[in-house]
Amino acid sequence: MNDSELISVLSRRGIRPTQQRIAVYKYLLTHPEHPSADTIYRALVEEYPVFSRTTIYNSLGALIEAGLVRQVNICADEQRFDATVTDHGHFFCKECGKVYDFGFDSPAMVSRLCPRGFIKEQGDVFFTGICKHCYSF
Amino acid sequence: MNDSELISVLSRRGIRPTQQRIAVYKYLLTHPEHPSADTIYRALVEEYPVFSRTTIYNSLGALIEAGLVRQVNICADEQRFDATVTDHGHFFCKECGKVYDFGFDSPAMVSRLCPRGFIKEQGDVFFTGICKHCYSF
DNA sequence: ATATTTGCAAATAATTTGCAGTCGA
DNA sequence: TCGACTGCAAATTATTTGCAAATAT
Repeated sequence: MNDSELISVLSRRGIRPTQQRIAVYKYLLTHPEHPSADTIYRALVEEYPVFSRTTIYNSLGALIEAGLVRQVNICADEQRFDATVTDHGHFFCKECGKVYDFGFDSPAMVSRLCPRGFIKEQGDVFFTGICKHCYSF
Repeated sequence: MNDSELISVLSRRGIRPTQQRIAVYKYLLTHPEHPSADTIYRALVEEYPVFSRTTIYNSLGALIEAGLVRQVNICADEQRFDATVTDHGHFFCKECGKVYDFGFDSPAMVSRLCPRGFIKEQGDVFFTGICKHCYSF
């Protein structure tokens, strides 16, 4: 996605396409490893020396409100963010600390877990354990 | 579960059954609504005037290590705790803020979602939305 | 033009840490 | 007794807030 496409995406969602929001959204799109607010901040100050932490939080808030970004409660100590908003699972490896995304063979399976009468808006499946690569050792 | 049963449960798990740990564990067992560390603290200082927040965190840590308590990433701003350690789902209602527990029709279903080659230790299914009761209005 | 957004510094809130005193086996 | 546990106060860390200056439509 190039910048003008990003601008129109944000506009269509009803939020002003400021440089900062575009930068944050672009960073999330190109870094699917679920960065924290601080990770995004550190990466973006490099590129745009004037960039504050407040703005990262503001931008993430706006993007979440617009439905373009998801907040994932993966870590106990900090929030992680994800530009993939369709239902998918997360696997957190205790060994290497990485967060892996995985799809579902049948997406309906997850919805079927939701109790009757409850209106599901967002569904998360989250595993903790040892990942494929760390287990090999 | 009475106190002497609790003492033997903690002992068998290899942690010292101190009064504070027993009180915290008992509180979690009798309050399945996933209290936060602060909620537990406020409830327990009433009963045992000398009880510090540090001890809540220490006790929770020990209980988690012993496999008797689970930490649930339900809220963005604080950790919640749960004495049910078997796999089960959580539903967070945006309207009333309550967290509902629910079982799975077939527990194997959740494990089947875990990607091949990854060793699952803990599995969480978490839904956000509107609960049965709030939806009625 | 003007309402929204940014960015700084200070505030808040959850959790952790250092350490002296206490408790449990 | 002795090492593990508690509790206080201070430290740390993620996130939020107030407000003046900058920016987008």
